[in-house]
Amino acid sequence: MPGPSRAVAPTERLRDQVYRRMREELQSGLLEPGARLVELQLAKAYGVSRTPVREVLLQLAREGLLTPQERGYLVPVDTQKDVVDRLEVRRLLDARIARHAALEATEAEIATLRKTLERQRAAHEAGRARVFVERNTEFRSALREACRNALLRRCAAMVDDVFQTMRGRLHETAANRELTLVCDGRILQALEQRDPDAAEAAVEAFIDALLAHFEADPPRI
Amino acid sequence: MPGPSRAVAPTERLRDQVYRRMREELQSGLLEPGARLVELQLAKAYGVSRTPVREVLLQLAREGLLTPQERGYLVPVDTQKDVVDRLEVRRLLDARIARHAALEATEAEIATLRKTLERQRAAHEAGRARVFVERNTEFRSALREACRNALLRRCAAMVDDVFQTMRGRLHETAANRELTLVCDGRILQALEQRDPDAAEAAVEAFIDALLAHFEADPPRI
DNA sequence: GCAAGGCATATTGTATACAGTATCCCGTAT
DNA sequence: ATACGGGATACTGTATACAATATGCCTTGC
Repeated sequence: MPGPSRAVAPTERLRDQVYRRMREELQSGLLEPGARLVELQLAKAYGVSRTPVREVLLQLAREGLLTPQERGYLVPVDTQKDVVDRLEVRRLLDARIARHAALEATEAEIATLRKTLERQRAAHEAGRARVFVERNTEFRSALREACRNALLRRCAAMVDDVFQTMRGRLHETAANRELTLVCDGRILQALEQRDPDAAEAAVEAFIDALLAHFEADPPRI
Repeated sequence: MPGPSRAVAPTERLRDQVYRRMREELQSGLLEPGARLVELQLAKAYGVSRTPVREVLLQLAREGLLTPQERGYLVPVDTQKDVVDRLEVRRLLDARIARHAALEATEAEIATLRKTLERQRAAHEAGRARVFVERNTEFRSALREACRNALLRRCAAMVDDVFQTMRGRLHETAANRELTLVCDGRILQALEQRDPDAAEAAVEAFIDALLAHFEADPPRI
């Protein structure tokens, strides 16, 4: 009886490896905003041919994580307005996602969210900012999965992606991690109570808090 | 003094030509839902090598216009739920776009919208369904351009893309064209009056009408 | 010294070659 | 007849070769 899927990946595609690595490097700032990306340089750096690199660049540009140029791509430089614009879209989409999740999540999905939130809390209390961000990303991903509208999920995922770099910087400070944790707790609570209005409100309150934070203390861009 | 951009494209990239052509064929139904897409077949059909085809397939899959498989891609088959889900997202995003446009559109942009709407009307009165859809797409694109939130624009564009096939079928009947025309008129009117609430309401009313239409008369999928 | 033109170079776009792997069909054995 | 095995085939993933083009530097002329 063959399993529903192979136990181990039959060597992950180079394209996917490069994709993950570039995502990480974009997020960590190793690829600096404003930097110009050249296919052959990246290919040599990653030890692969231009082909997978090229496909990844195309994809990242399509996702808004790179800025396409006449010739090649740039790592985008975010303006203050970009930040606020993203928060506006997140407020719109994530609130709806939360509403769906409150109505549609299975008990198993809620249990997973609970567990992920617990891990987030553990990372926070251990002061491990990097791990916290990872767990938070997992939480958000799990929340999306609990929504049954595929297109909404895709849009929210796209927005989440472009937000990822910022998320790293935001959670460097313990106070911001605390804020995220409390808000995620409220969202989860709303799901547990199957209260869509509360879920939506929790997300909106969270984003509003972030907006207030950014206005009070504009991040160095 | 060199112009801001070259007058003519220095031979459009094959990738872009293939992209446009596949978009058209997906929209027109020439590439039938459920069909399996094979790189070499498409390459031969378009008279190019696998390279540009491959890149286009990757891109279309990323945009949700193709369904990625273990091996290759499928033209997606829409379910009734897909249709309703899309309308939900459009209701959310387009309403916000319209709000922005009411507040942020330049007079020139509003003038363009007026002109495009007039062309739409002309196509409708001439009974040219295909042209109507084209003009309608232009109208919607112009409306998005009047919004200054780049991420919101991108999300809305993505949703619009996956809606495109349906748009063709929807506007085959004169009654539906009439509905679209009236609603677009209301949206434009709201922009002219710089009334964001009215703009938002106009979009929502339009989508609600579409939803009611679909529930009364589920399209053959 | 500065401008214009041309050549070397860097970089992308496209085609093709090659390798690995899943898939399908057919033959054979029970 | 059916199930199993094996080999041909079809297709994708990756590398590389080749062509076209923009870019920048250097030279030369004024």
